[in-house]
Amino acid sequence: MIKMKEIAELAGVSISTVSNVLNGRKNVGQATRERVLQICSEYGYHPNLSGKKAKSANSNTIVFVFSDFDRDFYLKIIEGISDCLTENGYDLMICTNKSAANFMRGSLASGAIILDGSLTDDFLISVAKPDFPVVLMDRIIRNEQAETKSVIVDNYPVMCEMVQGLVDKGFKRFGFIGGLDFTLDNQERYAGFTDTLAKNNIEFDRKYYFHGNYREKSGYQAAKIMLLSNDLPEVVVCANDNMAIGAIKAFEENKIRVPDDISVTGFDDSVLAEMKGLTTISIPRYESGYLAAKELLAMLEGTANKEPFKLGATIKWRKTVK
Amino acid sequence: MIKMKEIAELAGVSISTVSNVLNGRKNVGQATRERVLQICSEYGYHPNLSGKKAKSANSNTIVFVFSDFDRDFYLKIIEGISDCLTENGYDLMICTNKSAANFMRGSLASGAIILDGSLTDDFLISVAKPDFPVVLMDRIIRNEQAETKSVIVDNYPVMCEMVQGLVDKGFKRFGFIGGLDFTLDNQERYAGFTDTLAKNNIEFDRKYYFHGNYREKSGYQAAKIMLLSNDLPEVVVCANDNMAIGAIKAFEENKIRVPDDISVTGFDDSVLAEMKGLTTISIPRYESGYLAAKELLAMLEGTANKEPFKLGATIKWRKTVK
DNA sequence: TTGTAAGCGTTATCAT
DNA sequence: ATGATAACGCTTACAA
Repeated sequence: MIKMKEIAELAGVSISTVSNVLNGRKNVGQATRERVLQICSEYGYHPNLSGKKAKSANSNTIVFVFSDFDRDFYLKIIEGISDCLTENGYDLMICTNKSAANFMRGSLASGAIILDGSLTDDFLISVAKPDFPVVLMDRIIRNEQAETKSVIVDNYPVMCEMVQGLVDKGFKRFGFIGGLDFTLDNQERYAGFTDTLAKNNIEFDRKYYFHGNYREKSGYQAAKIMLLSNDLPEVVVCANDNMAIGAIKAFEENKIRVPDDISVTGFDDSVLAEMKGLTTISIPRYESGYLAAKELLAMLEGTANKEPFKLGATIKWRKTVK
Repeated sequence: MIKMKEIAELAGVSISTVSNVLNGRKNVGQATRERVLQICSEYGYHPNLSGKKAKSANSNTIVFVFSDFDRDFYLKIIEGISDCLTENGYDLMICTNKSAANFMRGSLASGAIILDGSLTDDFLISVAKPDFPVVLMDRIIRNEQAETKSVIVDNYPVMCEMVQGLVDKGFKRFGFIGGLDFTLDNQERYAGFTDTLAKNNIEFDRKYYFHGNYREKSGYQAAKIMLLSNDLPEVVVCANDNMAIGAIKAFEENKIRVPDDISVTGFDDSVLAEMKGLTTISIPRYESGYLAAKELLAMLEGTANKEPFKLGATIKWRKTVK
């Protein structure tokens, strides 16, 4: 690893001249500039980022934290983030929750985008400062001190719309398989569900609420439990696709046909949902990543409000609903 | 961001004492140690990694580079890498090809794992030095100077085994949809295919080789072309699942039933393959990531040979083969 | 246009 | 047991 000092010696100039050349400052003679550049490429010089950052806290790198390896749409989100950052001259560095604290606190990056439930609110509040803004995806932290901004799916209205659609189709007996109770997503989705039923004077007995954890298996198990009772609902609304797919599997194993005997809906529009023909709600993943990055850059420039940004979603009616 | 200097002042000790406490050195009095630790947690001190690295080039972080956002098995590989590194006290930092040069050359990391076709051999050779070893996944670079090690799927024997299986089932007229010609994977898979046919005295007319690029669409198009001729093969062996799925789609659109009229096989065992009941070859993803990380750590310790590490794969006979 | 020197937040050596 | 002090590789006033 050749360093600036050696380049300077080879070029017969001072270290600061090399630095000036490399940073494109104009106070360098044409001849010197070319000579330095020539030597740099000849010897394969590349700046040591640690040295750089040690001095000018301005790192131009953003960290993205995730950790649930089961959600296949991470890649699309990352692609959106990556594109936006690249367009703006920033580097993206991705890590899992395990290294998050190190990278977020070590001043290697200038901001972070979080799509992870395992980092605590307290931790996030402690790192999200004006000089290290944080964008939260699918999550909201209400704290005046913390420099956070949320980018979330606007679950409520689209869930209302879908449930209203189901009501209009004539469904009366509903079941609901929920995700993790404490997540914002689940709360809003469930609220849209119950509110719409209430509005239509359809009673929802809480015994038809089944607790899941967003994984396929939990949907499968919820459906298994449902099957034990003698009165299945006419339609099961699930808080995400994975659970819907699990539920369908359980029904089919028990000779309950979807949608003939029971209808099922999901949320997310994952690859599998499309494949299975699952009625669900489609979220703009790439766009959400792009937007999250854009908001973060705005925060870095001080031009951003802290109101949650709500992403619209759209219903995909497919064949799992009669 | 409070720094060591301020902690030192608050504790009424010198900066070096704080450093000693933080790095668990034993040359510090019990009372001092406790006082310093207390103040650190009280003021939320966290070391600045740039400062750290500026001094002691030993970073304990590994970078993983990928960039094809269409391959759904990245996450499993990352999980494997992440687990191995975490167990060994390393941090994982993931990036796409766009930032790869920065992170690999900036001395932020001590080694890299590459799963990306867009980084050139030349680039990789230029960074892979004894003090910055590189593990390549699904790719081999033969260069004595470069400190690289490959972790690859042992395509050949398993492909032979599968094709032999097909021959044993009585298939005689084969088609092959290849991936990108220059990739090692494609070359080995195709070699296993032709060699096995030759061994069984089955002639393979090169006109039944179709060029694809590993994407679903290219498989679809290859099948479309096949359909134009009047003699379809009895079985189409594809270099990966995506293309196999595309081909199946094309066949079904043209009322050619799989497997009744034509059999199809893939390679990878992706989520979709399982879903579609595609006969394919399963690669141990999590394990391959774990192993790649393990090999990298071994290189870092100087205990590793440079022979490619070959991962075994297994056939999954499913319903797309008659 | 170019160079000198101070400083970034750490670690490590060597006195004390 | 503790503290000066140099050093890491770079940037940036400021001086020449």
